[in-house]
Amino acid sequence: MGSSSGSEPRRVTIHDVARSAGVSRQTVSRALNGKDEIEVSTKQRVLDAARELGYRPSRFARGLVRQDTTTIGLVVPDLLNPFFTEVAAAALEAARARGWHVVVYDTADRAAEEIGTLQVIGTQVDAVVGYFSCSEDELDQFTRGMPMVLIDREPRTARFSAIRIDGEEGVRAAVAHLVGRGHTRIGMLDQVGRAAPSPRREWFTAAAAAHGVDAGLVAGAAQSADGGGAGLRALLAEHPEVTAVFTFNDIVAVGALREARRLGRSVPRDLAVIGFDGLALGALVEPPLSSVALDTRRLGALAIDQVGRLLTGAEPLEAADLVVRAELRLAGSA
Amino acid sequence: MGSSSGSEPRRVTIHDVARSAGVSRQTVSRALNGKDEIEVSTKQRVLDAARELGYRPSRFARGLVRQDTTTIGLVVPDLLNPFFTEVAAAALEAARARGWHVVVYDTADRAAEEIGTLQVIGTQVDAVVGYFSCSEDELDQFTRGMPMVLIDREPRTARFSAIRIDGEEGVRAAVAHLVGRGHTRIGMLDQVGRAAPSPRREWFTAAAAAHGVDAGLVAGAAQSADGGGAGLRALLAEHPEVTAVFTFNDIVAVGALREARRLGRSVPRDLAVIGFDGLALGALVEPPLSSVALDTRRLGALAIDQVGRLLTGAEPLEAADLVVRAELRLAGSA
DNA sequence: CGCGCAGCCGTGAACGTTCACGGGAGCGCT
DNA sequence: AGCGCTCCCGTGAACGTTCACGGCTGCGCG
Repeated sequence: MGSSSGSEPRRVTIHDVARSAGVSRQTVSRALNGKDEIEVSTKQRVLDAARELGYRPSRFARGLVRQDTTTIGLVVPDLLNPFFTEVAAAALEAARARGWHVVVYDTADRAAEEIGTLQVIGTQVDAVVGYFSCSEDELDQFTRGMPMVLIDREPRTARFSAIRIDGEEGVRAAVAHLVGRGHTRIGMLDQVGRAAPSPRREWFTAAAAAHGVDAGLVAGAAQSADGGGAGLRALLAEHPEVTAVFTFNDIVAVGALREARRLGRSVPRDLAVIGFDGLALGALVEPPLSSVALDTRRLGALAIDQVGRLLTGAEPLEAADLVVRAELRLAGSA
Repeated sequence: MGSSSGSEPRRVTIHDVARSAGVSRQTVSRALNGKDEIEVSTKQRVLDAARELGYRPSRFARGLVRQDTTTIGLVVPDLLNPFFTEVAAAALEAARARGWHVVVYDTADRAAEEIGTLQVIGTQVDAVVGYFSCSEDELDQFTRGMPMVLIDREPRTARFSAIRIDGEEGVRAAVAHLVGRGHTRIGMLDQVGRAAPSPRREWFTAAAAAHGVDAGLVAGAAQSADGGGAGLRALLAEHPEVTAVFTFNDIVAVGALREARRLGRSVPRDLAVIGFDGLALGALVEPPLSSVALDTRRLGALAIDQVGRLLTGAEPLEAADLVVRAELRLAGSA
């Protein structure tokens, strides 16, 4: 019962078209791929036959014989986070410029999803670029010999290439700016749930130390606006003296901004806020968000460029060139 | 001259692994794919040999013989617009649940890119879902017989399936709400640059007429926050009496919100704003954005579901089921 | 002893396309 | 007439993998 109609309807192949048009496979191939060495009338006849039969070439058969289609996998923790969206958009654009295809995977910020993803991805793409939090061993195990470019992560081995995000100077400038405005109690909303302290935290700590202010006013925050709000609440509960806050990223900062408003704290008068990432979103909120800004466009393009070099066997970029530096961009919030 | 090392290093095939391990192709295949009918020690030997040689199976050869890997193409006008990002994320998730792969293409909101995209996509995916503005003829010409699901577009022929966005009721509720608050001069910021008036504009016109208010207070706006700002400025310049505005989408609304602030108009006291889409972004701005909200998650899932049915030959969903209804969600801005 | 069976492995074939090559028809020229 | 060239077109082979089948061993059992 039901509606599926009996035996599988065998795929329409190039043979069928050839037979229908009364020519050979090769002639069909010529017609379809726009080669010459074919008469116009013949070409038209083949094209008509192909349309008639609803023929579409098998990408597998084609890919098998010509090695020219490359597909790269892009893995992001959360597409709904605008930062990753910006990076993805940049990567997409860079890939399109090279005629490559990009399949996107969202790991929902869970390490388990990462290896699950790698498992299926491993056999479906020619190279991988993206964000990973799982161990290098796991990473290697499921990508065996595939070119890989990690973003915002320092690999221990030469097995992986990586794009480094360097915010040291930018964060120092941010802290300097806050200190210059008279702030001495500067808090931070750091990423929560990671084992090691984040590099951004370390940059903050170093910068605070350099300016002689306390670097211990830290609370954790989940990677979301709500997380930022909750984080700010927690931070202020524990350290009411805080007058300025640096956040792990802009999403968290925007949440903090909103929470400050709810708490009746005027920004930047009662509380200065500086985020990290420099998202376009920052210009939409009130007051506009100051941020240690990253060139996401360059980040995505760089990743694609490097993965391309690994793929084609060209000279890969040096680690020194694989860096995206963040710089302070001031707006109304600090 | 340069660094590329002479002749192409022939690909490592299953034969090489077989020879190296002293077994047959089939045994290698068994080992790699985790089938049984193979001795443990043999399996290990094969696995070692494979790793040793850096072997990775060809997805083309594999795909050719087993028909089980399906890839669908997702085409969006602008990944940086959070609305499309939300849809994309939902589609990605739905596809992953089925074990399908999704390659994403960004057409940069240009019709020329659309057919360029279709051209390359046509031979690389099994089905397409997405947003298109080009003609159905062009659409058909480059997708010839491929299952297609169009989003937010009413196809004239049965060649295409489509997900309809129905905001009629939601927009009517929005206008009703504004009228109930005493607004009689309600403007709209419509999409600009399209030939025909947008359905959202028509819903607005009908709703305004139903409530006996002028529906002619309309200005165009580009699809961005800046566009929304400029649009509001233009609208108020021409119709200073406007006290409320409905926008084509939330991005435009957020831009209008910002512009209102700059113009010294307090929202919602001096100017009420209601957007369309119901983005998460709306909750981040001040005041929070009222919006005729769409369930983007359902939208993406629905599209994938339908394309899956077309692909597998299952009973496709009726047009009546392929609808996402928008409903008014009130917040602070109106 | 012979038979059957389970466990392990190998051999052709097939998937659908493009590439390299070869061949026939038609035409112009010597 | 004969040669050569251009224009079309077709034939085997190859791409790298899995599937279907068949074969060989060794063991248990009647």
